[in-house]
Parts: sequence; C-alpha cells; structure tokens
Amino acid sequence: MLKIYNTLSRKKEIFSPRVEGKVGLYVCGMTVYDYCHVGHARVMVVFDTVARYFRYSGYELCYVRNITDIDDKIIRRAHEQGVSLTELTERFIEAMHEDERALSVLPPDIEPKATQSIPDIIAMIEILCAKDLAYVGHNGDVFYAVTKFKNYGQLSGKNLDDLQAGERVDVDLAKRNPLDFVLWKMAKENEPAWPSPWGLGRPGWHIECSAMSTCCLGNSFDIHGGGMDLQFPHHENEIAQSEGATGEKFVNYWMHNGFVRINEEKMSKSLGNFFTVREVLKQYQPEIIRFFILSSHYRSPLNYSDEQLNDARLALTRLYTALRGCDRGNAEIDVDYKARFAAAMDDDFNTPVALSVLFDLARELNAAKEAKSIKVQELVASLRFLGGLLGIVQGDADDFLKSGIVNGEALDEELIEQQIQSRLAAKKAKDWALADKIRDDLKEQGVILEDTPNGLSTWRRE
RNA sequence: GGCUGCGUAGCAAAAUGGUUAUGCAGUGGCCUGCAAAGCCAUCUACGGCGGUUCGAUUCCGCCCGCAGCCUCCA
Repeated sequence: MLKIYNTLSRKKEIFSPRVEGKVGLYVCGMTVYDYCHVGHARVMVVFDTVARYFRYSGYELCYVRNITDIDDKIIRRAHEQGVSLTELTERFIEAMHEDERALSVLPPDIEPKATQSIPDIIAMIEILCAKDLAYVGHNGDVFYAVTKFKNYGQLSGKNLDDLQAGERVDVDLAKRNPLDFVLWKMAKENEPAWPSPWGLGRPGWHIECSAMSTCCLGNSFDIHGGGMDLQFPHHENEIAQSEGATGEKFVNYWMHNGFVRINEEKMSKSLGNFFTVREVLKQYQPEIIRFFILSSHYRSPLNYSDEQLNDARLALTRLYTALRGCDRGNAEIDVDYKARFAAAMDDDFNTPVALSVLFDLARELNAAKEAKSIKVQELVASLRFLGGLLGIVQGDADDFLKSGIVNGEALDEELIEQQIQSRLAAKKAKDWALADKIRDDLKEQGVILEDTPNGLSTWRRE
C-alpha cells in the first residue's frame, strides 16, 4: 500500500487515486533561460523515479511537466544575448532534454509550454474576473484578489495577517493588497505579447500552471509536485486560481522535494552557487549523479560535494562489480527482494532504503558467485530489474567500471591491455618484482588490476 | 518577527517505543605469490535538559544549533 507525504496535511497518507488504477501527476518544470543545475536535476530524477514506480505498481499514469517559456528573466536574457525569445528558449529546452537523457530521465507524457497555452490561460483569467476574484489594477495589469479566496495559505501554513506583517517587498501601488499577484501583465515596448480582453500582454507566472495542469489532467487531479521553494507563493497561488475558477478541489496530494545544498546553503540561481548538470557530467558519469540524488530521501536536503559524488561512484562500483561477468538469463525475480524493495518505495518513495535492498542483493550475489550457486542468475536478474525501477545499473558492468573520467587524462585501453600481458608474462616467470611494478605503475595512473582465478587479469578505473 | 523542517556513529544516509539498516572508511580473519575484488566477523550513534512509559534515538515539552519559506528561484 503506497503512502505519500502530503504537504497539505503534513502527514504521510495512504495514496488513493481519484479514479481506480489511474494517476494524474503534474510537476512544475523549468523556466528555460539557462542550463539545468543540479537542483533541477533533482526534481527531474525524483519525479521520474516516482513515475517509474507508479507504472511498475500497475497504475495508468499521465505525467505532465510544463515548460515556462515566457517570463521576465527569459525576456531579459534574450535581450542581453540579442536573440529572439524562441531562439533562446528552444536552445535551453534542447539542452534540458539532453541533460534528461543523460540522467536516464524518461520524458513526461505531456510537456506543455506556456506560450502554447495562452487561450486556456486567458479563459481562466476571464472566469476569475467574472467571479470577482480578479480585478484590473490602475496600470492595466490583472491581479488576483487574495483576500477573496477563503483558504489562502492552507498549503504553506501561512495566514494573510502573518504574511502582511512580514511583508518585505516594494508595494506595487496598482494592487489593492500587496499580496495580490499578477495574472496578466501588460506589455511594455518591445516585449513579446498576446492579445487579450485586457490588451496586449503576457501571462503571470502562476496562472500558466493552473491552466496547463487543469487542461491536461482535469479540474481535479491526484498529485502535484515541485521543489520546496514553490510551495509558497507559487503553489498556494495555483490553488487559489484553480479552485477559484473551477470551484472544485484542485489537487489531492502535494509533493515537494528538498533542496540541493552547497556548504549547508541552498543551491540557487540567485545565490550563484550552482553547478550545471553539464558541468558535473564532465567529471562524473551521469549514473553517478542519478545515484547521488536517489541516495537521500527526496524530502531531505541533499548536500552537493565532491566527497558525496565520490561516495556515489564507489557505491555504484560495488553494484557493478557484483554484476560483472554475469548474465541474467531468463531467471525470475526473487520475490523476497522484490517485496522488500516495494515496501521501501511504498513508504513515501524511500529510495535510500530501496538502494539498501540492492546492496543486500549484491552481497548475496557475490557470495553466490563464489559458491557457484544456481541462484546467481536469479540474483542478477533481480538486481538488474529492481535497479531499473530506479533508473540505475542498466549498463554494461565493464563499461561503467572501465570508464572512470575522474581525472580527465584517461590511460588508453590498448596500452593497459599491453601492460597486463607484460605482467602476466612476468607472473609466469615468477618475476614478482616486475609484476608488482607494472601493477603499481598502472595504479598510479588510476587503473586497478584484479587477478582472476583463471590466471588472467581484469581491470577497472579507480 | 511569523510559518515549516532538520540535528543519528569518522563521513554519507534510513528505519524504529525494547531486536542487523545500507554505502564509504577502520579493525581482525578467509582467499591471493603479494595485492585488488569478494566473503565472514567486528569497533565507532542517536544535540542538551526534563516529562510520559516497565522501557525512548523513536512520543510530549523546553532549550541550543542548522536550514528553508515569507521576494524571482526546483
């Protein structure tokens, strides 16, 4: 039985879909004006893992993740770079898809763009105006009147009085209440704009998600996810907009993932302390990043450091070492491991525990290999299968073990093979000093030799 | 200031009212020409103070420390 921590209730709740066997999942995606950083990677990997697990559990899933391709920052960046809006956004959408593929993130079922949802957005704003939940300010912008929505603040546990007390942003005089937020923004000169009943302009940030999610998944759907920082005000505003417009319960379960941190501080664009996915990929294999992300629970903070990435690499090395030279055949999946794995994932997607099951499997597999037990294939099949649910250990073991890219200058494989042959000859001649020297020299260059029982040697990169 | 959440062994990271997490590192053993890998065994814990309880790392309260949101942010 799957349990999900619901931000709305701040409790783990038994997941019960609106429609038996079906799940609608909406996740707030990227604003595409720059490359994805590790924080974005976390959202992608976390919800990809959630999506994979829903499908494995037999649900018919519709996974929607939007792209914000119109926004102040995008406009500014396009101006700075002297390119058109779409030139900029298309470039970063492609870059995002590249990063996703690298991280084994499967594409969502629907990936709506804000600029392609303008009619839906306008229609929703019109309803909000008609219901007197929105108004046109002095400057022509359309605002949502926060005080008119009775449950405002329920998701983030805030109330309007507290929010006003803590108000620390410049008051926009066009608003009736400083907490009101913009639904439609009038265009300034040279800004991309769409016609609307209120004039040429563009949508505010929050309304696009309300429009796209309800259009793709219905007025009511099961799960809405995103980073912790979106809880307030973004998701709070989405609820106000959607429920205000439709009169129906917007979302049943809200899932928020924790931040990636650097030195105990949130990784973010504004702090400038971020690493892009493509930067990190120069130093670590993509699977290492994915493992690193899954090694902590999705709601916990995740500290980014070379030490942590190296730990992830060593951990994956252990799993691949167990799989090395093994074939899964047509073996069945071990039911006990499968049950333990499912129990972990059913508990609010507890990937650290799910991973620990994989390590227990690896240990038994190693022992089975040594004992030449008939269980080997079953254990291999199980490790591959359960790893696959997390999007890891699907590659060839030797490919992973031999392709360390830690120090850039990788020693040529042919050269390594030559050295190994020389060493085998030295071993045959019982010239241990020479054999050891060759091995030590290779070790210096990050190549570790491992002699096998059949008198040969295999190798891997450190 | 208001509202969240967190504080676990050398590091990372889970669960749990009484019993093994797991990975890396350490120690002892097996294996090996010696290693590496692997296997077996093993040492390091639950921020502080009170309370509830037969029993608390786990529940409650207070304190200390850290992070996040309250402004664009995944």
